[in-house]
Amino acid sequence: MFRGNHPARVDEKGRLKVPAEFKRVVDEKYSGAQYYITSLDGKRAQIYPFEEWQRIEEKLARLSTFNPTKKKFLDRTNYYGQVVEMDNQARLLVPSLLREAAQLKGEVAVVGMLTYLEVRNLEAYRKEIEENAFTAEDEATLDGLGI
Amino acid sequence: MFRGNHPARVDEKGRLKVPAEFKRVVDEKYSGAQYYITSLDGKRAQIYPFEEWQRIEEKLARLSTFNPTKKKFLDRTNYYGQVVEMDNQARLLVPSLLREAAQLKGEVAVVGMLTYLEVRNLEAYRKEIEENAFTAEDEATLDGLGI
DNA sequence: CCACTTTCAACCACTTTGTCCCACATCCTA
DNA sequence: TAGGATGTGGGACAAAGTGGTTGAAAGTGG
Repeated sequence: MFRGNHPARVDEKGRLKVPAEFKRVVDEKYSGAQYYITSLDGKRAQIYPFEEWQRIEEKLARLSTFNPTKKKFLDRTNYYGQVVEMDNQARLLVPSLLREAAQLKGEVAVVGMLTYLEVRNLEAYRKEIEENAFTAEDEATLDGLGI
Repeated sequence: MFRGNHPARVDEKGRLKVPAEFKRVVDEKYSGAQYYITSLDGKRAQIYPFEEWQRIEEKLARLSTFNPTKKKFLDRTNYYGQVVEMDNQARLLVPSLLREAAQLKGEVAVVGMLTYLEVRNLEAYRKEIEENAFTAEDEATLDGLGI
């Protein structure tokens, strides 16, 4: 499982170094070196080990082609998405459309979301945390879920 | 399977360069170098490896000649449709009717839809994504479906 | 049915891009 | 402080992408 926040850099060529900690998880948990990198909101990249992405595809496949939410989801993930491979230095190429939309150059945060990773612009992430406090309402919701 | 978005260009002659990644999939998964290129909505081109298109044809053939949806479907796909071949540079000619209707010149997005490809005007696609954000409501819908 | 025109597919050659790999820098641990 | 692990940069070369020319075929009109 991917957990926590590890700073990393996206270099001039658009390559993201996957922090060693996450690399280790990948090596022991997933077979291939393939990833699906995409974004739903255009503000953060999502990196799925390919097997995890396929799991999502399978669930989607059960929905009708004409389900509007599915269409919207696919339109968006397809726009930013690409299958990528890791090089020997544990780097992977972030598609340029996504790099621009989510402002992923230089310092970024690579965040573990249990089954996938997220890559975010550090500044934007910090701001969101500051301006978007966890409310009593949110706590109540978690409480309701027994967490 | 075709996945993700690989930007490409349609040149002055109306030739679309199929991105290398998709070319690779075609080479290993499909026998012929033939494609059926068409469009249902006139806003985006669909490119089917010929074998995939035949699969659709067979399903259609089973329907009555008088099935109104079948007629409509064929009317539309026939309007834009053509069988095309790839040249040695992995390019294929987009029929001019379709090029004009879907504004396919210059920068386009070639998008993998698993069994076929879609070609869209990049600018129009970008706008659609930007103006059509994924809402909390949409997320709730997916959540409800267990995705 | 022939001759002229136009179109288009195939090929060639050049340019650009991206991938892979090497080597160095930095950090952390022992 | 030494040595391994992690992270960074950049260059070389192969792959991908582009544009243009030519010859054959299809289309058109007389």
